[in-house]
Amino acid sequence: MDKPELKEIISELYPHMSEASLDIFIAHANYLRYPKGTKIIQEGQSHPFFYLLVTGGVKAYYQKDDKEVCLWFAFEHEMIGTINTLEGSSSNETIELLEDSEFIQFKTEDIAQIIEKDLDISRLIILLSLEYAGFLEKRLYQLQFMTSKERYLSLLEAEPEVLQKVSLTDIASYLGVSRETLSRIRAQV
Amino acid sequence: MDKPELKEIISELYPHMSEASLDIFIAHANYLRYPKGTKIIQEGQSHPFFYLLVTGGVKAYYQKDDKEVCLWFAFEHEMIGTINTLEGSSSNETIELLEDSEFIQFKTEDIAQIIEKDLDISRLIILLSLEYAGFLEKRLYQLQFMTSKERYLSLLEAEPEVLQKVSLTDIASYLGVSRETLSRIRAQV
DNA sequence: TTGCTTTTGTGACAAATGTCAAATGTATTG
DNA sequence: CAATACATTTGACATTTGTCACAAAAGCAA
Repeated sequence: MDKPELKEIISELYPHMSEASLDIFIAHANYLRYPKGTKIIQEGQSHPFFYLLVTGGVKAYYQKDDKEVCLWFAFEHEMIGTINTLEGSSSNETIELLEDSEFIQFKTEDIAQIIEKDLDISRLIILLSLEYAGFLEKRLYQLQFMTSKERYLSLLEAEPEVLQKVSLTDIASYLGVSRETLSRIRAQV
Repeated sequence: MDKPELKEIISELYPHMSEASLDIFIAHANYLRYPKGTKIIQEGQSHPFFYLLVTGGVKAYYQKDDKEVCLWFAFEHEMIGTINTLEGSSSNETIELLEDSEFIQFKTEDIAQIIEKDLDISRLIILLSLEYAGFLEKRLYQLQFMTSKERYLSLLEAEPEVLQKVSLTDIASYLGVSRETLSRIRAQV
């Protein structure tokens, strides 16, 4: 993947950015490619990077004993990372590739310095943070308010492609129910 | 409440801000005071403001039929608002005063313009967004991962003062259980 | 294909939680 | 203080969900 192509992807995702800001941003980017199963961020590790997922897919989860609880999934052209890594402390989630994937990696520290100087990029970071907070608010609402069946139907309607790309085991933990319960919900529908 | 006092509160909360940025910020602030029970943001309304809660307390909740589900509580010297109002669209939560409270109100639009010009304030907004996202991540983790008893104990340990300030009915909905279940959990402890 | 592993689905039962109704406790107001 | 409203607790029972065990289906490598 060469830099012009990367520029296109980013400016498509965030159209308000100026050419100059895009250039600054891209100057700090690295292209990476990893196979399915790779863990790009490990629970408990400090990891001062965040990523633009170019192709492929990932899942983020907490681990406890031998169980995983999925927090989110991401696919082509999504920005990923964890709040904690943005703040510099260690992550409490693991991010693992669902399939072979390509990334653009940014060093958090570089970006922090850029924020100091470039308003355009500040706006992008604000946009991303608010987008992420909006996503979390929605998830929280679903977990507190909806029954497990409603949550499943809601996922099915809002992001049917996720059902094709992610195992039911992972989706069950994402929805906050056991595999078996999800299986029974699906049998009803 | 006069402006010098407000300046102190903000600079205590966000020590990195320069005098100049504080002044800009405060120039756009309004002092308000409302009685217990007032709803400063109503579900479904567009509400282009956010607030610094100076004294008192509030709860934020979704409403469905005749039930409320609490999302968060806030008290003295906390910043409050909703993502949706920051983005300009209508809110889907209600914010109601738990007691007589004093606020500093900021107009979202003003602040959006300030962000364009003042990097210091951009950083503050980024800080606030990340802080809020961190809070939501923690809540999500608790709801997906912990039993209701663990969630109650976690609240008791992390924010025991909330138990004094908020009704058990509201705390139950915040924890995602019925009043009765919370009552039984408390009987065990 | 065969054999092996992983994923998904089902049944039976136990545990947790919700719901409804009633009792008790606590504030508030005249 | 009494009277009333509101908040909390408790009991009985229905419903949901989790857990364990195992069966069926799908994916994968030799």
